[in-house]
Amino acid sequence: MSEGKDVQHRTRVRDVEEEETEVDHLLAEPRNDRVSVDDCFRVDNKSRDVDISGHELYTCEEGDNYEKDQVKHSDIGLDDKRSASIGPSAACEDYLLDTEFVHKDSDCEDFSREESSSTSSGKPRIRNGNDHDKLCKLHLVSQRKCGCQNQIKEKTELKTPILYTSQNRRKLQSRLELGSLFSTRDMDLASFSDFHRSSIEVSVKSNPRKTEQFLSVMDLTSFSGQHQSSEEASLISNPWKTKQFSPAEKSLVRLNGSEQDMRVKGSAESSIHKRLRRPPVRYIDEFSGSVSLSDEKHSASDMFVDNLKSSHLSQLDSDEENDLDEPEKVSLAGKGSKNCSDRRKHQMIWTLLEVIKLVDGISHYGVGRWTEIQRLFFPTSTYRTPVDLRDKWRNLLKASNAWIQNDQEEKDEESQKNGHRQLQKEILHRISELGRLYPYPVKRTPTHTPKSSSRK
DNA sequence: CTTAGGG
DNA sequence: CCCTAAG
Repeated sequence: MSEGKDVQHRTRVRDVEEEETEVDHLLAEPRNDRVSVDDCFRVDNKSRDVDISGHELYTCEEGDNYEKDQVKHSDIGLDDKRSASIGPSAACEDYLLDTEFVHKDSDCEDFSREESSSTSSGKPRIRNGNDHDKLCKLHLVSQRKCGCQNQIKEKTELKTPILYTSQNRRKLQSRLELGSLFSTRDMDLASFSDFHRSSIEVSVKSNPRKTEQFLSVMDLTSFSGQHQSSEEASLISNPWKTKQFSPAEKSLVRLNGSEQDMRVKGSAESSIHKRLRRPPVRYIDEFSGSVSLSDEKHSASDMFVDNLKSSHLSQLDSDEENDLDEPEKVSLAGKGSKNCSDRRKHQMIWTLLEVIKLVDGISHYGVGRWTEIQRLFFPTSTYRTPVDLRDKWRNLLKASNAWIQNDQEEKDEESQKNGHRQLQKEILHRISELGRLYPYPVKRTPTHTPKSSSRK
């Protein structure tokens, strides 16, 4: 039975993929194609946030060069050219910064440059002109003997990606000790799970302070599907558990909370869950009640977890879609839950991406042509009928008006504290603008200005 | 069938 | 989200 379910999931997932590719050009969503595993490591330095349109808002203390360009994207507006890509270079650099012994002009610089120019096939390169001193220094830090021959050897080895095998273990370790730990893209990610044990050891040696954080990050993100621990399952079903974790993944949680998708390109799976938005209460109830982290897949919650996993697996290849729309794959209406009123039976959460799609559609077609919008922007989704779109738009308008009337910032903080999802200014303004243009009670009276579009 | 409007 | 009436 699990087979049939699986098939079903796949088809649904495929649908979604199809949809995503179809609306590819229309989406006003960030395409962080290049976000890789490495990014999860860099987060702990910067507190990164993402507004609704997916723009990264950095609040970094140190003036980092590479972030300037990305910050700019927040100013562009809602154009579709927002490939605010974050390169692994950042991660590398951060780590190196943390590990005290590397300076800005070290090997990492090459990484970043390389990354910015090439998409995924960028092979890390170490600058040849590395002076001996630096390497010696590295060796010193990593408590290794400084043998010059070894260094040269390592230097050459660093140029080529190393697949993790038992034979290569030593190479990798030495690389790690050289501070290139976080350029994990060098190695086959499928072998990373095995690898990370040793890497942890190594990093303990090289920098105990940092390792604490690193370990917790690793706990959160087991990179191999074989290593899908029960913990991860629980994380997926109830991501808020992460809040109990230690400082390192606070930022990670924040990242997820901002619906930022981390994707490992080319690797089979990255099991970093995306959406941290708190599901409606009744879902939480369901999950907390029945999730036993066992193999049983009878309850709706288990189905949910399973769905998430499979969706993660198969979605990793498509480089589109930053914000996974779980509700598009999961029918959460399994149980006739609680004392919920009869309607809202099949309520599925509108994701950020969907909202953006909707807004795009409206700005494209105008209000009222819901069918068209649905056809163009929600092609393969069986749910999200034109009526749903209209309803959602109605709600959005209401909400945006309310939000704009009240103080934005205040609300923002408040709702973030409460864990509510907050539509950020950009889309908010867009909504209100459209609302002004097409007031919801469609009053297309040319003679009189619509009253409902009361100025804020 | 699509949309508007109310619940 | 559901239901219904109106075009």
